[in-house]
Amino acid sequence: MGGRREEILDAALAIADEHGLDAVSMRAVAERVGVTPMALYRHVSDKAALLDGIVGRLLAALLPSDGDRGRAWDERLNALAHACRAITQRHPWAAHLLFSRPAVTPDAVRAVDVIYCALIEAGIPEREVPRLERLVSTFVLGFAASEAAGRFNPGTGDPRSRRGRLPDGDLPGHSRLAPWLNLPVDLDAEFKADLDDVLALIKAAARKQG
Amino acid sequence: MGGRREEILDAALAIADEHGLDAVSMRAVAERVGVTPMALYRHVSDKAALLDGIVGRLLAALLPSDGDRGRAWDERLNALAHACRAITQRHPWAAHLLFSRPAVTPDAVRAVDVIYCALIEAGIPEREVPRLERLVSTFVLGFAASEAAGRFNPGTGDPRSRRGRLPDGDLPGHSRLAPWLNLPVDLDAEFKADLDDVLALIKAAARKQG
DNA sequence: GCGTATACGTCTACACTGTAGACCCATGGG
DNA sequence: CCCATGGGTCTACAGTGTAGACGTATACGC
Repeated sequence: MGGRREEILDAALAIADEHGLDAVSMRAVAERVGVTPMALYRHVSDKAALLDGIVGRLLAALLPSDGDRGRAWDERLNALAHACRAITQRHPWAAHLLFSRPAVTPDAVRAVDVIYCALIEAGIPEREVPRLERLVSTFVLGFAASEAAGRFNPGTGDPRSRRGRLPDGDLPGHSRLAPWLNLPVDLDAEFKADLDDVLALIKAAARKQG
Repeated sequence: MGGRREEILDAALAIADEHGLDAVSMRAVAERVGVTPMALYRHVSDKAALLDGIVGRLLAALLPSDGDRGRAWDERLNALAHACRAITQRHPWAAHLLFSRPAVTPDAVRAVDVIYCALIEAGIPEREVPRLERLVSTFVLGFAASEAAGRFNPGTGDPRSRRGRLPDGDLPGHSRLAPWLNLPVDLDAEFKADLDDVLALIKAAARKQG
């Protein structure tokens, strides 16, 4: 009955969603499961392992794009990217975990494979496929992490992130763009536009040496 | 005499370089400065503020590309990107800090401005400049963070990151690319190639609506 | 000169963290 | 019957960030 492990991961995930990642302590998880903190260690070797477990959960949710098998390669990449962002929107605390944890669970490898196949189908020379896979996954994860951490919304969230109003004389770019700055950004549209650009990049790479 | 604050940041940075970010505790920093833990709070409001302070230090090191003022826009972007990666190579623990901390110190804003100016000079329509700035900074930071966290070198570092050798039947992409996988990646060359592709993306965006 | 305010430092204490180690008990198999 | 094994509990330890009270030395107004 390994169901206890799943129950633990459920609890950890719920706590993270409700009170943030910092609130995920062994004691908190244990209390939620209705058990003593030390009991967790019978099912999870470490706290690190516990965190690995929950990123595993999230990665599993990334895959089930099973209906997409017939679609074109660029649509499949788009779907995967949007799935990834959907996850980090639902679980903002998870973004930086996806980055730091090497995350070589079977599901993660499967996700990478989806990208590999798409790139091959796009006509990328095989030698270049791994590099471009890293490029697009880096961008998608980076976007997701930036959004989750509030890097795209300076001024929102942390109060210390109010721009220090330094003399605009030092900032030719900012003063030139003043009309467009400070108006709200539509991150949905931006992510879509960025993905379009990245897909165009891929197509260009395929043309260069196909 | 605000020199004490700098001394504290120096100590914190040294500890992080020598023993990793987790070793940066208030007590450790205090001991290195030769003072009681609580004395730090006279110069630094929080541990969070202390971390903000050291990312400020790193960002300051990002800027002094003062000799590049005459160069072409793409060379300036390249220089900035390489400077960023150089920092996270020297201080791998800092990569994810650069991501998560909104980091709206004056120096950070100045760095953004450098990118703004380069994009304007590249002929990007002003409306699109902020988006593309976020795109390139996201990619550069993402690459740096991935490299620092070992995401690009599965198998190295954490022992748990040995791929789970799951049946290759499920992984058409991997088995197709087998010859190219598992041979060492030259991340210097990869970063250069990626930047070339991103710059090409920018040039394409400039052409589309210049 | 004196008195006082302010900057800096120390000490103690508190609530928390992850987790090692010993102990306990119920279940199931020889 | 006995014992091993899986799961749970309790205690304890070293370490974390930091609030609050206390001390002291320097600088400044009178």
